[in-house]
Amino acid sequence: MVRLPLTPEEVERGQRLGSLLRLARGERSMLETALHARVSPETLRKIETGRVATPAFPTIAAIADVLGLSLDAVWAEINEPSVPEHRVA
Amino acid sequence: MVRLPLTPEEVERGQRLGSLLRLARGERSMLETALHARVSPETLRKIETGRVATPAFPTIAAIADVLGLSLDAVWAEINEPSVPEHRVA
DNA sequence: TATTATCCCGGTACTATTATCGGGTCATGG
DNA sequence: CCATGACCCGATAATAGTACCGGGATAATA
Repeated sequence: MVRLPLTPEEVERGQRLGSLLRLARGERSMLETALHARVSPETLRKIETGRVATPAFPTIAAIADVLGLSLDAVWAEINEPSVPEHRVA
Repeated sequence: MVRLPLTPEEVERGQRLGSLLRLARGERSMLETALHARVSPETLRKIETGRVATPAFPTIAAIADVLGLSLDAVWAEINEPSVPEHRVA
Protein backbone atom coordinates (compact mmCIF):
# COMPACT_ATOMS: atom_id res chain seq x y z
CA MET A 1 0.00 0.00 0.00
CA VAL A 2 1.03 3.53 -0.65
CA ARG A 3 -0.57 6.77 0.28
CA LEU A 4 -3.72 5.39 1.81
CA PRO A 5 -6.99 7.03 0.71
CA LEU A 6 -8.65 9.45 3.07
CA THR A 7 -10.73 7.80 5.77
CA PRO A 8 -14.28 8.97 6.46
CA GLU A 9 -13.02 10.32 9.79
CA GLU A 10 -10.44 12.46 8.02
CA VAL A 11 -13.06 13.75 5.63
CA GLU A 12 -15.39 14.70 8.45
CA ARG A 13 -12.61 16.37 10.35
CA GLY A 14 -11.78 18.33 7.22
CA GLN A 15 -15.37 19.50 7.03
CA ARG A 16 -15.29 20.63 10.62
CA LEU A 17 -12.08 22.49 9.91
CA GLY A 18 -13.69 24.24 6.96
CA SER A 19 -16.76 25.23 8.94
CA LEU A 20 -14.60 26.57 11.72
CA LEU A 21 -12.53 28.71 9.39
CA ARG A 22 -15.54 30.09 7.57
CA LEU A 23 -17.17 30.95 10.85
CA ALA A 24 -14.05 32.73 12.02
CA ARG A 25 -13.78 34.65 8.76
CA GLY A 26 -17.10 36.30 9.51
CA GLU A 27 -17.69 39.40 7.43
CA ARG A 28 -14.39 39.45 5.62
CA SER A 29 -14.45 38.38 2.00
CA MET A 30 -12.79 35.24 0.79
CA LEU A 31 -10.68 37.19 -1.62
CA GLU A 32 -9.31 39.57 0.95
CA THR A 33 -8.61 36.79 3.44
CA ALA A 34 -6.96 34.56 0.87
CA LEU A 35 -4.72 37.30 -0.46
CA HIS A 36 -3.77 38.26 3.06
CA ALA A 37 -2.87 34.67 3.90
CA ARG A 38 -1.00 34.37 0.61
CA VAL A 39 -3.03 31.44 -0.63
CA SER A 40 -5.21 31.16 -3.72
CA PRO A 41 -8.87 32.14 -3.20
CA GLU A 42 -9.82 28.81 -4.73
CA THR A 43 -7.74 26.99 -2.17
CA LEU A 44 -9.39 28.86 0.68
CA ARG A 45 -12.80 28.10 -0.73
CA LYS A 46 -12.02 24.41 -1.08
CA ILE A 47 -10.80 24.24 2.48
CA GLU A 48 -13.81 26.14 3.82
CA THR A 49 -16.24 23.95 1.95
CA GLY A 50 -14.50 20.85 3.27
CA ARG A 51 -13.40 19.58 -0.08
CA VAL A 52 -9.81 19.41 1.09
CA ALA A 53 -9.57 17.12 4.07
CA THR A 54 -5.90 17.37 4.96
CA PRO A 55 -4.50 20.73 3.87
CA ALA A 56 -0.84 21.59 4.31
CA PHE A 57 0.31 22.81 7.70
CA PRO A 58 1.64 26.14 6.40
CA THR A 59 -1.61 26.76 4.56
CA ILE A 60 -3.75 26.35 7.66
CA ALA A 61 -1.25 28.21 9.80
CA ALA A 62 -1.26 31.20 7.46
CA ILE A 63 -5.04 31.32 7.35
CA ALA A 64 -5.35 30.92 11.11
CA ASP A 65 -2.85 33.73 11.46
CA VAL A 66 -4.97 36.06 9.35
CA LEU A 67 -8.13 35.10 11.20
CA GLY A 68 -6.50 35.43 14.60
CA LEU A 69 -7.06 31.80 15.50
CA SER A 70 -4.89 29.59 17.67
CA LEU A 71 -3.72 26.49 15.86
CA ASP A 72 -3.94 24.49 19.05
CA ALA A 73 -7.53 25.59 19.56
CA VAL A 74 -8.36 24.74 15.95
CA TRP A 75 -6.83 21.31 16.25
CA ALA A 76 -8.61 20.64 19.52
CA GLU A 77 -11.95 21.75 18.14
CA ILE A 78 -11.95 19.79 14.94
CA ASN A 79 -11.13 16.65 16.88
CA GLU A 80 -14.27 17.13 18.94
CA PRO A 81 -17.36 16.26 16.90
CA SER A 82 -19.49 18.85 18.66
CA VAL A 83 -18.96 22.58 18.79
CA PRO A 84 -18.39 24.15 22.23
CA GLU A 85 -21.34 26.54 21.98
CA HIS A 86 -23.47 23.72 20.74
CA ARG A 87 -22.65 20.85 23.01
CA VAL A 88 -25.25 18.11 23.11
CA ALA A 89 -24.01 16.00 25.99
CA MET B 1 0.52 27.42 -13.80
CA VAL B 2 -0.73 24.84 -11.41
CA ARG B 3 0.58 23.70 -8.10
CA LEU B 4 3.61 25.95 -7.96
CA PRO B 5 6.86 24.21 -7.01
CA LEU B 6 8.21 24.68 -3.52
CA THR B 7 10.12 27.90 -3.04
CA PRO B 8 13.54 27.86 -1.37
CA GLU B 9 11.95 29.64 1.59
CA GLU B 10 9.43 26.86 2.00
CA VAL B 11 12.16 24.26 1.82
CA GLU B 12 14.20 26.03 4.49
CA ARG B 13 11.19 26.40 6.71
CA GLY B 14 10.54 22.70 6.30
CA GLN B 15 14.09 21.98 7.43
CA ARG B 16 13.63 24.14 10.48
CA LEU B 17 10.40 22.31 11.23
CA GLY B 18 12.19 18.98 11.01
CA SER B 19 15.02 20.08 13.26
CA LEU B 20 12.57 21.39 15.80
CA LEU B 21 10.61 18.16 15.91
CA ARG B 22 13.70 15.99 16.16
CA LEU B 23 15.00 18.14 18.98
CA ALA B 24 11.69 17.88 20.80
CA ARG B 25 11.60 14.12 20.35
CA GLY B 26 14.76 13.85 22.39
CA GLU B 27 15.37 10.33 23.66
CA ARG B 28 12.24 8.74 22.33
CA SER B 29 12.66 6.52 19.31
CA MET B 30 11.23 7.40 15.94
CA LEU B 31 9.24 4.21 15.85
CA GLU B 32 7.56 4.78 19.18
CA THR B 33 6.79 8.40 18.40
CA ALA B 34 5.47 7.64 14.95
CA LEU B 35 3.22 4.85 16.13
CA HIS B 36 1.95 7.02 18.93
CA ALA B 37 1.14 9.82 16.50
CA ARG B 38 -0.43 7.32 14.12
CA VAL B 39 1.86 8.19 11.23
CA SER B 40 4.27 5.99 9.33
CA PRO B 41 7.84 5.96 10.69
CA GLU B 42 8.98 6.79 7.16
CA THR B 43 6.84 9.89 7.16
CA LEU B 44 8.18 11.05 10.50
CA ARG B 45 11.74 10.49 9.33
CA LYS B 46 11.17 12.44 6.13
CA ILE B 47 9.68 15.32 8.05
CA GLU B 48 12.46 15.33 10.63
CA THR B 49 15.16 15.25 7.98
CA GLY B 50 13.47 18.12 6.17
CA ARG B 51 12.71 16.18 3.03
CA VAL B 52 9.04 17.07 3.28
CA ALA B 53 8.69 20.82 3.28
CA THR B 54 4.96 21.28 3.69
CA PRO B 55 3.46 18.30 5.53
CA ALA B 56 -0.26 17.98 6.14
CA PHE B 57 -1.74 19.89 9.04
CA PRO B 58 -3.13 16.78 10.80
CA THR B 59 0.25 15.08 10.47
CA ILE B 60 2.14 17.87 12.19
CA ALA B 61 -0.62 18.36 14.73
CA ALA B 62 -0.56 14.70 15.71
CA ILE B 63 3.21 14.68 16.07
CA ALA B 64 3.22 17.92 18.03
CA ASP B 65 0.57 16.42 20.27
CA VAL B 66 2.73 13.42 21.06
CA LEU B 67 5.77 15.59 21.67
CA GLY B 68 3.84 18.02 23.82
CA LEU B 69 4.51 20.95 21.53
CA SER B 70 2.24 23.92 20.88
CA LEU B 71 1.38 24.30 17.22
CA ASP B 72 1.39 28.06 17.58
CA ALA B 73 4.88 27.94 19.07
CA VAL B 74 6.06 25.62 16.32
CA TRP B 75 4.67 27.87 13.62
CA ALA B 76 6.19 30.93 15.21
CA GLU B 77 9.57 29.29 15.61
CA ILE B 78 9.96 27.94 12.13
CA ASN B 79 9.17 31.35 10.73
CA GLU B 80 12.07 32.78 12.70
CA PRO B 81 15.41 31.74 11.23
CA SER B 82 17.09 31.56 14.66
CA VAL B 83 16.30 29.19 17.49
CA PRO B 84 15.28 30.59 20.90
CA GLU B 85 18.03 28.93 22.92
CA HIS B 86 20.47 30.01 20.29
CA ARG B 87 19.45 33.55 19.64
CA VAL B 88 22.09 35.74 18.12
CA ALA B 89 20.52 39.11 18.47
C1' DT C 1 31.26 -12.77 14.71
C1' DA C 2 26.56 -12.25 15.23
C1' DT C 3 22.56 -9.89 16.78
C1' DT C 4 19.77 -6.23 17.87
C1' DA C 5 18.26 -1.49 17.65
C1' DT C 6 18.06 2.91 15.60
C1' DC C 7 18.34 5.61 11.90
C1' DC C 8 19.28 6.78 6.86
C1' DC C 9 18.61 6.40 1.72
C1' DG C 10 16.78 5.59 -3.17
C1' DG C 11 13.23 3.79 -5.69
C1' DT C 12 8.43 3.18 -6.40
C1' DA C 13 3.30 3.75 -6.15
C1' DC C 14 -0.67 6.29 -5.74
C1' DT C 15 -3.49 9.70 -3.76
C1' DA C 16 -4.07 14.63 -2.24
C1' DT C 17 -3.33 19.31 -2.47
C1' DT C 18 -2.53 23.62 -4.83
C1' DA C 19 -3.80 26.36 -8.60
C1' DT C 20 -5.84 28.15 -13.12
C1' DC C 21 -9.64 28.37 -16.31
C1' DG C 22 -14.28 28.88 -17.73
C1' DG C 23 -18.74 29.05 -16.46
C1' DG C 24 -22.71 29.41 -13.24
C1' DT C 25 -25.87 31.31 -9.46
C1' DC C 26 -27.74 34.80 -6.47
C1' DA C 27 -28.36 39.38 -4.55
C1' DT C 28 -27.77 44.30 -4.75
C1' DG C 29 -27.85 48.53 -7.06
C1' DG C 30 -27.44 51.73 -11.19
C1' DC D 1 -31.87 45.46 -18.08
C1' DC D 2 -27.14 45.42 -16.94
C1' DA D 3 -23.28 45.38 -13.96
C1' DT D 4 -20.87 44.28 -9.99
C1' DG D 5 -19.55 41.48 -6.02
C1' DA D 6 -19.28 37.30 -3.67
C1' DC D 7 -19.47 32.68 -3.77
C1' DC D 8 -19.75 27.92 -5.90
C1' DC D 9 -18.63 24.16 -9.26
C1' DG D 10 -16.34 20.85 -12.64
C1' DA D 11 -12.48 19.97 -15.35
C1' DT D 12 -7.69 20.11 -15.76
C1' DA D 13 -2.58 20.26 -14.71
C1' DA D 14 1.30 19.41 -12.15
C1' DT D 15 3.82 19.01 -7.91
C1' DA D 16 4.07 17.17 -3.23
C1' DG D 17 2.97 14.16 0.59
C1' DT D 18 2.18 9.48 2.52
C1' DA D 19 3.63 4.90 2.55
C1' DC D 20 5.94 0.36 1.49
C1' DC D 21 10.18 -2.08 -0.07
C1' DG D 22 14.98 -3.52 0.04
C1' DG D 23 19.21 -2.35 1.49
C1' DG D 24 22.87 -0.14 4.20
C1' DA D 25 25.45 2.29 8.09
C1' DT D 26 26.48 2.73 12.85
C1' DA D 27 26.77 1.56 17.72
C1' DA D 28 26.12 -1.40 21.61
C1' DT D 29 25.96 -6.06 23.35
C1' DA D 30 26.69 -10.88 23.91
